[in-house]
Amino acid sequence: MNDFTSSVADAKIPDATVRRFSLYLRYLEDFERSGISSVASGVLAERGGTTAAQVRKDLSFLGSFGKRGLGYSVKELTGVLRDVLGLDSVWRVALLGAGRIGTALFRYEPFRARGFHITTVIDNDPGKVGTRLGDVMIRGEHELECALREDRTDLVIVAVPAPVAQALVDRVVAAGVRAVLNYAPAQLRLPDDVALRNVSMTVELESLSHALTRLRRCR
Amino acid sequence: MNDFTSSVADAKIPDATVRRFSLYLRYLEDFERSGISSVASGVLAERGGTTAAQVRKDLSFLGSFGKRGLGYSVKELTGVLRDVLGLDSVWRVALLGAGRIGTALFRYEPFRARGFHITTVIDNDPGKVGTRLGDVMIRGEHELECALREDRTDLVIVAVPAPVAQALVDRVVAAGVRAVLNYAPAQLRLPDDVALRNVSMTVELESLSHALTRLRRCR
DNA sequence: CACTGCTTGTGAAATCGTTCACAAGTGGAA
DNA sequence: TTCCACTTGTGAACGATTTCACAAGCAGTG
Repeated sequence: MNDFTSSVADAKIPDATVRRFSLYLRYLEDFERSGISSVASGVLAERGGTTAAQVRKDLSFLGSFGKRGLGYSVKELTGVLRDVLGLDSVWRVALLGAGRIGTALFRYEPFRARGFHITTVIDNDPGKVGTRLGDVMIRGEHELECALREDRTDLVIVAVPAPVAQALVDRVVAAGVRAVLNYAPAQLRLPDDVALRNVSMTVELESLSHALTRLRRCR
Repeated sequence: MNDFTSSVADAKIPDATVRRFSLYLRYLEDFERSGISSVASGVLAERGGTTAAQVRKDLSFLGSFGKRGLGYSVKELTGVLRDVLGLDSVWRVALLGAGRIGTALFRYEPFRARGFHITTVIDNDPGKVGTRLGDVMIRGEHELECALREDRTDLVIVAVPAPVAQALVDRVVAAGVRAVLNYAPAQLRLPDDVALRNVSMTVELESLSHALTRLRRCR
């Protein structure tokens, strides 16, 4: 762990920790903008809704470069987190589905700001194919493989209806893409060496609804 | 646990389990449509990407009403899950922010189908106030409390820029709302008796980016 | 230097969630 | 009835994550 050769840890980092890294980074960027140069675990914890011990444990996966008595250098920590999250590369993203969700995702600026460039948009509606979404031409489903290769796509965002999703993703994987962000309400099956994250619009809402119901019943 | 008085468990159910309930319910509704009347844990597991033991353990939080040798009644299980997830009530939802994300969420049909009715839309852009989003009139920020009360809002979806979010949510909580679904990239502070779920568009993407980086470095 | 106040890094303990393994229940067939 | 194939429900083992507790390190002061 006390690896001084490079900034990035090689060991497996728990998923929960990686997700918190995203949050920490957000706060650190705020701090950087405010001109704060150093930050203690307790401060980050308060901002992120966890505990100081949690923050320190998380950061310890990256090596130990905090200064005892002082905290962490905002600048250094920002750099390390960007590095470990892979935010220094530009990732080439293909968006499958230019419906409501797809369009909203396409227009969501923070993606681009973080280095995720949507260079391909695919939709199977003939009325949409050939039109533009922002600066990207919408291409038909049959051009999928071709488009992925041409644009050297790293990552695919799935925003098509559930029934179509699996078939499309199979083709995407066959074309060599190794990361999928799935917004379709379907459980996708993929090989182990492909990274998958599911985002379900309804799951969070329903978990809230469950919490509300419990609150109601208690009083 | 072996509570035969009613269908709903009173004990605290792990959050991870509740989220899986949403998924199980989705699959069960598929099965129901296909006319399948009974389902074994293994089948649900395969569909949902977990294990049979996990499914049974999850469902055991709701009591035990599977039939050994047969599995679970699709109809009964659907009912129990809908009940525990609170999907039999209609929830009155207010949407804060009618920007890109807000609009996409408003138009997302599965919400309505699940009993989440967006009855209030608030935005502080004077150009939007007074116009309609679907069948709902967009109201100004100053009308917030008034609107929440009039519409007897149960739940609020926050889709405003991060800097505004906390102040708005404070008012929402003061007005008596007990559940918040937050799409703003900000960590909200709320009292303990208010349920909060954060959805971050970038966190999942960044966790994928991390995974991709790791994959890259390994070969 | 010694002392003080503050903060990290980290083993160890505690907590939480998942998987295992198997007794017990079910329906159907003989 | 007995046997068989199947499946649930659940204690116990396991594994992962979070929290605790504290030694060790740093900067500033006298």
